[in-house]
Parts: sequence; structure tokens; C-alpha cells
Amino acid sequence: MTSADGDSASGVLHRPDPETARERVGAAIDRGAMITVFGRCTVEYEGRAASTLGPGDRLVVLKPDGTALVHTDEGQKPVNWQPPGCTHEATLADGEFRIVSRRTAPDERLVVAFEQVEQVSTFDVTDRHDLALTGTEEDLRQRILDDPDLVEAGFRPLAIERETPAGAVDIYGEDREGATVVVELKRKRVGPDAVGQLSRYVETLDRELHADAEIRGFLVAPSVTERARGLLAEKGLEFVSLGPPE
Amino acid sequence: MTSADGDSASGVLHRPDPETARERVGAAIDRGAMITVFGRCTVEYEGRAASTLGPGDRLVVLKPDGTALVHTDEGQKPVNWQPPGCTHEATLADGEFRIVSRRTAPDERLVVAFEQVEQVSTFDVTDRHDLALTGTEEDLRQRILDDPDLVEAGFRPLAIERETPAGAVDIYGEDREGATVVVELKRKRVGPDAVGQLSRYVETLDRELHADAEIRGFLVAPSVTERARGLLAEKGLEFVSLGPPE
DNA sequence: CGATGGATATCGCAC
DNA sequence: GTGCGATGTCCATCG
Repeated sequence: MTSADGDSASGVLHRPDPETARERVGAAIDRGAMITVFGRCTVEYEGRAASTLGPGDRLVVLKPDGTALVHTDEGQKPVNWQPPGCTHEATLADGEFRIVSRRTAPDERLVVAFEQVEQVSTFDVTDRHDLALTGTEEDLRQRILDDPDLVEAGFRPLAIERETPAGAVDIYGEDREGATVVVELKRKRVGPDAVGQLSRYVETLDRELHADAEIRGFLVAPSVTERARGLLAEKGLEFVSLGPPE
Repeated sequence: MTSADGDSASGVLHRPDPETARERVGAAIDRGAMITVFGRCTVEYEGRAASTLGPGDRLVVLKPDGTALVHTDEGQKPVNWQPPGCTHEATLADGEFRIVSRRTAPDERLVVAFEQVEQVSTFDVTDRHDLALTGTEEDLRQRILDDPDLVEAGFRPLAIERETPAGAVDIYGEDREGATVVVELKRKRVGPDAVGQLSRYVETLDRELHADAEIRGFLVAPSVTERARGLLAEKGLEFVSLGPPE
């Protein structure tokens, strides 16, 4: 045991035996602490898909919200995981310390079996601050509502997130002639999928509105791929280049 | 200091002062170790977007491949991160221990400034085992190639990933009458986007092939949403229900 | 390097 | 719960 044991804010065990690891992790799960376990382990997952992972050194993170993450030394994404809301369990089986995380609807199960536990750490964590993020699609929308001429001189926004049978349109409005305008926003370079999305909005509005009504579709993004540009031309849609704020 | 210090496989510091934390993390970065730091910190990010995060208790993971992750007590995704390939730096500024991670193309920068470091851990990690995953789209494709009648009696696959101007078709073949068949596979319930994808394949092949050639489009998936079903009917495409193996 | 599409995507919101 | 679209998506693959 280390001096950390007397500290409620955090605790650490170095190379605990399986039973000691099970006790510490089980207690931390019950306490609602954040837990990291590093050691040599195998991983099995079964649920939406299924996978097995042979022995290797990995970092396991258990969060009080029921999230489980298994990280190797590479990659931003965990090699295995469970989403928030799962139930974690610390068990002993065949003399091994194991972490089992389950959920239902859909049924999913993650089992991490440790051959050797290098370290168990627990943390009592408080974090009330929300992330303030800028440079998103909503920012782009606000810039256009502040200055509709960015789309086209005389453009008048009438609604945001206007519902159509094909889904909600980002910005709905009229051009200077009174023709209906549909605007699809993308915060980064767009491919063919965005053109298909805009096209569906225009097509369904074509049916919904007056038969002789002209409907113009605008795609607003920093840039388009060559294939997407071709699809735009083919479908008679327009493109406006608008990048993130400097 | 704990007994772990003499062990090259892992090391831990409890509540180090900023300078000690900087030394230990800087050395571990240079050594190519995996690092976890837990403590009270603020986070700033600037790059593809920008964000700030006020003080709170968070777990920071630095990987030898240049990945950085900042995890709070909630959520599966890190609240902030840097992708693999970044350069990490451990610095002292205003008496605080800071972790700075940068990359170029695009320029991105992540700064984690610690008011209080609860724990620093380092691990020498090797993991050469690959993940074996089943229940994927490739599994579904193999099942159909093994038994093409799953799509339709008499279906004959001729190619996989056949290129078209609209992208690669999952399975390309002929029905019993010799008509061209395009099959789009999805491993789970599909929405309108998959119908758009299949529709583009059929449309472009319609132009590419003989004008009088009949082209049939099949969407193979466990199920479809109501809107997607409508789009399929509208575009004259067919649906085959085929779920993951039990 | 960019383009393309899959993913146990995750996440948030509307219904 | 399902449906739908955004994401600093990440990631592998291909040209």
C-alpha cells in the first residue's frame, strides 16, 4: 500500500494480486469513482458485433456513468468499449481478475481478463464545466442569419430547421424574386452525400408546393469534391463557398 | 516515491509538484511510454474548430503514437483530443504543469493546464495482437457469396466492389433472366442515405450500360426505416431482409 | 496528399 | 424507445 491509500481523492495499487485488485475495483465501482487499470489482458466482446483480442498490455478506463474503454498504445479510438449506462463488475475467475461490463437493449457484454495487473488507480472526480465549442455548423448558420447576402444578394431567411417530408432544411427562405430557397450548410468540404440530401429537400418541396413554384437549392460549404460538383450541376443546384471564420 | 520507480514497466507519482510532473512526463514522452495524468485542469483547443473548458478533474492519456485524450467522468468520447501523429510537450508556465500537443496539416493545438496534479503514471506498453471482429458487412457479403439465393433464386454474383462512376458496388451480378443486378449491403437497419447510394449506382449504370438494359437494385439489410422504404418504392428498388448471424 | 464509405461509430434532439 | 443528421467524427482503402 502507498501513501495514497489514506486519500479519498485518489488511490493507487502497484501490481496487486487478483483478489486485491478485485476488492479495490469493486469498491471503486460501488463508490462511483473513475478507475484506470493497466496490465496484460485478453478482451472479449459480444453484442452488436463480436470480437476477441489476445493477450497484450492495455489501459482500461471505467467511468462512473457506466462507460468502459480499452485502449492499446495506438489509435484515438478504444480497441474495445462499452457505451455509457452499462453495469460494471469486478470478479475473480480461474484465479484471474476480470472486469465484466454489460448492458441490455441491445444485449452487450465486454470481458477483460487480466493475466497481470500492473496498476489500479481510482479517482473521485467532479467536473461541472461544459465544453464551449465554436466553429460548428450552428456557428455557420448564425453567420448567415446575421448576413443573408453571404448566400446571395437579396436572400431572405424565413425559417430554420423547416420540416419537409425528407427531413428538416437548415435554412428556408426566398430570393429577391420571391422564389423559394433551400439552404444546406456544411462546415467542411462536402461529398456526394450532401448533394443527395439537398436534392431530396428540393424534390419533396417541389411536390409539396405549388406546381409552378420555382425552388432553388443552395449548398453552402468551404468547398466541394469534384464528384459532388458534378452532381450539383446535374441536378441544377447551386454552390456557395463559405469557410470557417478566421 | 513508490516501489514502482525501480520498475521499467511502470511508474507512478502521487500529487507531484509541477516541476516533478513536468520532468516525469517529459521523460516518458521521450521514452515512448504510455502516460496517464489525472488532476484538476483547464483545456484549450484550436484547430478545425476551437473550444475552451473550465477547471475540472479530468484524466489525460498520452500515447506513444502521438494520440492525446482528455476524459471527464462522463461519455465515451473524450471531451478533447488530438489524433495520432501529434507531438506532445510537457512544460512549465506560470508555475503550472502543462501538456501541449500540436500537429500540422491541419494546424491544431491542444493545451491542458493543471492547477493540481493528483497522479502521473507511465507504462511501457507493447501490443501486437490484432482484433478479430465478426458481424460486419464483410461477413454479410461472404454469406451471400456462399449462397446467392439469399438475395433471389437464381442470382449469380459476378464481381465484388465493382467500380462505377458513383463508387464501388458491393455485389454486382445477374438475375436468372440475365438482367444486371446491383446489391448494396448494410449490416443494420438502414435509412434514406443507403437508398440514395444504391439509387446512384443504378442510375449511373443505367447510363453506362446499353440503353435497353434492365438494371435491378437490391438493398440487403436487416430492416429499413419507413422513409427509406418509401424511397425504395419510389425509385423501383428492391429490398431483401437479411440479418446478422445468430 | 485527397476522396470515399464503413463503424459495436457516438452524440444530441425530436417524436 | 426509434429516426435522423452532425461530428474537431475516426479509420482503412484506394488512387
